[in-house]
Amino acid sequence: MAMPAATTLLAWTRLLRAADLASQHCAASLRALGLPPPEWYDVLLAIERGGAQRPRDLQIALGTEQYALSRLVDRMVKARLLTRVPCADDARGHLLHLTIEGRAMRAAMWPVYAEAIETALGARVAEEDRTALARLLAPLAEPISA
Amino acid sequence: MAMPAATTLLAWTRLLRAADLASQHCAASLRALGLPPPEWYDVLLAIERGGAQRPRDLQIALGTEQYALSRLVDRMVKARLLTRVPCADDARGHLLHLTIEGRAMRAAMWPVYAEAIETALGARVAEEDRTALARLLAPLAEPISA
DNA sequence: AGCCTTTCGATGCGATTGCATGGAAAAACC
DNA sequence: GGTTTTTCCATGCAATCGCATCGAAAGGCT
Repeated sequence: MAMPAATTLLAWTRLLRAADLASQHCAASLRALGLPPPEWYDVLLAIERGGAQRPRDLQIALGTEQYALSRLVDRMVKARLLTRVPCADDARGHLLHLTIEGRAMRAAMWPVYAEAIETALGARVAEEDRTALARLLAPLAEPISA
Repeated sequence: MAMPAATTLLAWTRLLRAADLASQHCAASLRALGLPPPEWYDVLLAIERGGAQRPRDLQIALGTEQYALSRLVDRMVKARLLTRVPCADDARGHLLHLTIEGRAMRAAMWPVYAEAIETALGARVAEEDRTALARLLAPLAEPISA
């Protein structure tokens, strides 16, 4: 295998490092206030926006592994943020609904989450650079070998 | 807390998704051939390039948590890729040396690692876009709140 | 209908992570 | 030189992850 181009290696290392720093910062911000980790927010938001959904749909939307989501939901149900409701037209699955507390938790997390995003990304890259960044990252945010 | 700008949110989600897909792909490629995960490669490369180093130096260079590196080194020593050599001028620490097998392992991993990088990034973004991407990511790859 | 394949979701188990802490040597301070 | 603070690295413990696999229901096919 030939060496990837220098620009590829540079972009690779910075991409991974940047994402790691960003997500670490976000997780740390939430944790510092005793709030759940970012994945919880993503689940809560997806359901609040899209309505009750099946685990499979969330799994695809969020890009998580099947077993990871299954257990994440377990924890969130245990925390009373979500409920599993048997699915009428498919006895294998169920619909995930937000509870009142789930809705409240999402609202409580948002300011912290938003602040973290702003600190980690918004405040560090100019508006037009963020636009360019989003455009350049678009193909990479699609499943590989598609 | 105000809502971050739309461009910030878009860049945020794509950044995290892109990095996740890329690192997953890389880890999966190595695993499929029975090779160790990417972090092992990074450690092996850092030592091969920089010579024997102390855990602390690697920790900074690689951006890992202290305990994570400590245990990673444990595993690599157990796998006979690294040796811990007492440090002459500082009895607290030690120097990490590559073994012959460590050197061989890095060489064995490289083609697979390189191929994965190329597939996940090189082949999906044009040369000039990779350059732009690396430039835009530069500030984000620096520790936050610096 | 009866069988085969696919999809949905959960889970056992071993490996890894993250937090907090511990212990020991070095550095700084007085 | 003795004391306090800081740095370096390891580790106990609980939580989480990742892989593989399983059970059950759907869907397809003949």
